[in-house]
Amino acid sequence: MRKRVTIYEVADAAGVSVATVSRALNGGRVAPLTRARVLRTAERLGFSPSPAARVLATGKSRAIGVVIPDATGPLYGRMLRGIGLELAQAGYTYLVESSERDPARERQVLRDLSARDVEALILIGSGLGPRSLAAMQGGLPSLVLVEREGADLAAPMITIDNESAAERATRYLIEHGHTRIAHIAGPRRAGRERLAGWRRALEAHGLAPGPVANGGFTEEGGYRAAQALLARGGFSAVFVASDRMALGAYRAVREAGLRVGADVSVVGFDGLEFGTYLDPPLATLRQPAQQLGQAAARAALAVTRGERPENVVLSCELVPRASVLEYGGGL
Amino acid sequence: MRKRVTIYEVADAAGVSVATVSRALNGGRVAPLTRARVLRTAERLGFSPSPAARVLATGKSRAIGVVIPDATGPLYGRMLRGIGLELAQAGYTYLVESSERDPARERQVLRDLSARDVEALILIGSGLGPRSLAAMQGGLPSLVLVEREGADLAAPMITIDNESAAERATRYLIEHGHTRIAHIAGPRRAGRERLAGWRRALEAHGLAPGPVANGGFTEEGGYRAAQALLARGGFSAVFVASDRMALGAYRAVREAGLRVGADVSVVGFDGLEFGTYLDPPLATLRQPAQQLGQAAARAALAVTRGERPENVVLSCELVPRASVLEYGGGL
DNA sequence: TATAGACGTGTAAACGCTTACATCTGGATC
DNA sequence: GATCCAGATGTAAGCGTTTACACGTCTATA
Repeated sequence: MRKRVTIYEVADAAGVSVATVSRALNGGRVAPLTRARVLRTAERLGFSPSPAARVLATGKSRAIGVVIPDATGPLYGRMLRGIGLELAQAGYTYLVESSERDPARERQVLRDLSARDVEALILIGSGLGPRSLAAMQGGLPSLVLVEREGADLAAPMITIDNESAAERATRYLIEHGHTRIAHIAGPRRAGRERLAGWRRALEAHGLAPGPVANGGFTEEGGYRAAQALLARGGFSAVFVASDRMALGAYRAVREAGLRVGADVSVVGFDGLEFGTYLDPPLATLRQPAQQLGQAAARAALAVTRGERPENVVLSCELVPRASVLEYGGGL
Repeated sequence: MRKRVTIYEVADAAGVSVATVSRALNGGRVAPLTRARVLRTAERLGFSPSPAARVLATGKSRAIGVVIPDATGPLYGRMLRGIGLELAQAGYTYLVESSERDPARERQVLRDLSARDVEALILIGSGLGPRSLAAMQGGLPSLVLVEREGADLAAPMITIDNESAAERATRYLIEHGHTRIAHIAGPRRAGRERLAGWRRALEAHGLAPGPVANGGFTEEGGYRAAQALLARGGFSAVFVASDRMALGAYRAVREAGLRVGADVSVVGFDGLEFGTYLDPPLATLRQPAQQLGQAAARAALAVTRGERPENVVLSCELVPRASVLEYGGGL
């Protein structure tokens, strides 16, 4: 372990007191010449202040905790990048922990993180419900919620505009001549809002809602839901509430002897990479993952300053692809 | 900010001195009854020791720094999970930073991380070369290198057995009757070793090496390399040194009016998720990402204990898929 | 019965910063 | 020329732990 250069050695070498060194380093009032000399000395000695000592003295750890549901989720990497970039600018870092979608583990992770001197906690995606959170909240640092339920938690929420995005997706299908549009839905708030957007688009165009099936946001669920819908028929396009479910739907369509695009148009949600490689490539709504992260980080920083930041709602971008074709009178 | 319960309050409440509380908490010698009373009191008051104070007093931060090349890379999430799981068991956490494949930024990130009291640094994937690292090493905590060059750096290295894996991949093609096998190669150590494995497999079966083209580990590079190979011809199968390049190769094959599998068998490397969704699904060698992470974490922990851990070499698993078919006399 | 450990506990000094307060200097003001 | 005040610097008290050392108290041994 490399030996630490302390502020005392810098003070000695520069011929001033430690207080002056500290002030020179942190922008306190110091005579310009003294400051220059101190900085030069610090540089020469390779001084870098001990974060631990600083935390102890100031009570500010300059660290934010982040909880994600799943370390391998493709969107979380982008969110973390957004968080990291934004925090770095303010001289903050973050600690990530993954709940692996296990409530017990999430509780553990929350406790763990708050025992580690983080100034705020960013909670991403689904996990413990608002009630469990509220119960723990006393022992936790301030929260920032990203795409997560928690209306009455008095915590800033960063979300995407699921309803508008879903409406846009559905409108995209309508613009391609489809009038009978089914929906494969997902659970929780995100699922409900996407369903609402689908419905709103149809109403706005005077169309009757097509059949709906629930897919639980999993590939297998999407497969089953699509099978159920195909068995009933009565639609030429389907808006699927997640790309992962759309994957299952592709399989069901193929197994039914039909072709995605030509026979059934499909639009997904999330904008995951694999959609590009499907045959045909999957039209979808891209989540602004990195921006979500940035917004969350900004909110977290505001919270540490004692502010009460606004909620943020970001919108998704439509990615048109060949899984949606002009309605040709099939089905 | 929640008020801290300090060790003094616990000591008072339990009627002992702070030294005893500390010992009771950390497994020093304390009378069993006293220990029980202290623990109960601590629990009741919701005491949790200040990490900063602890770090300051002990000089151990219980944190490891991790540098990855790219926050959104699909393998890194898995590695981080492995690292996190392993470290958590030892009561450690980690700080991640991404270099975004920019040398200047990587230097910055290294400095930043080492200024943050990490006890060791795990460097994942390509980045600063051994010489630049060696130059900085004086100012850095001990390193652990994962899939990265750095022979003479006196740091434990965690790698995969690229050569054996590449040999396995090539053998897989040979087992399917292919005798003229091309290679799309990548740069750096990983690229060289995979090339060597390909060559070794061919030699072992008395086959002449087919044509080789370089793809730079990018999709576009893979595309170009495949185009070049197809222009020359003379092979019925190709071992591509990364899935990402294989993606480009697929495109080139398709544009040449051929079919992957039927006309040209392809096997990739890495085991990325999207390979499943290609048409046909891409046979590949799966990297043991999570295990790499675990091994790296174990090595890092050993290093903090002053040990000098062994290098670790992990092997990849062949994932057979339909991009490789029995040689049928085509091409 | 004296005595050497062994064991349990307490006292106080670090660890490396920040910062309130005190001190000193040198004009500016009357 | 005395008085103030502002600006620069120093002194020292925390921040919340760990831990070396000192100090009893017992029990086992001679």
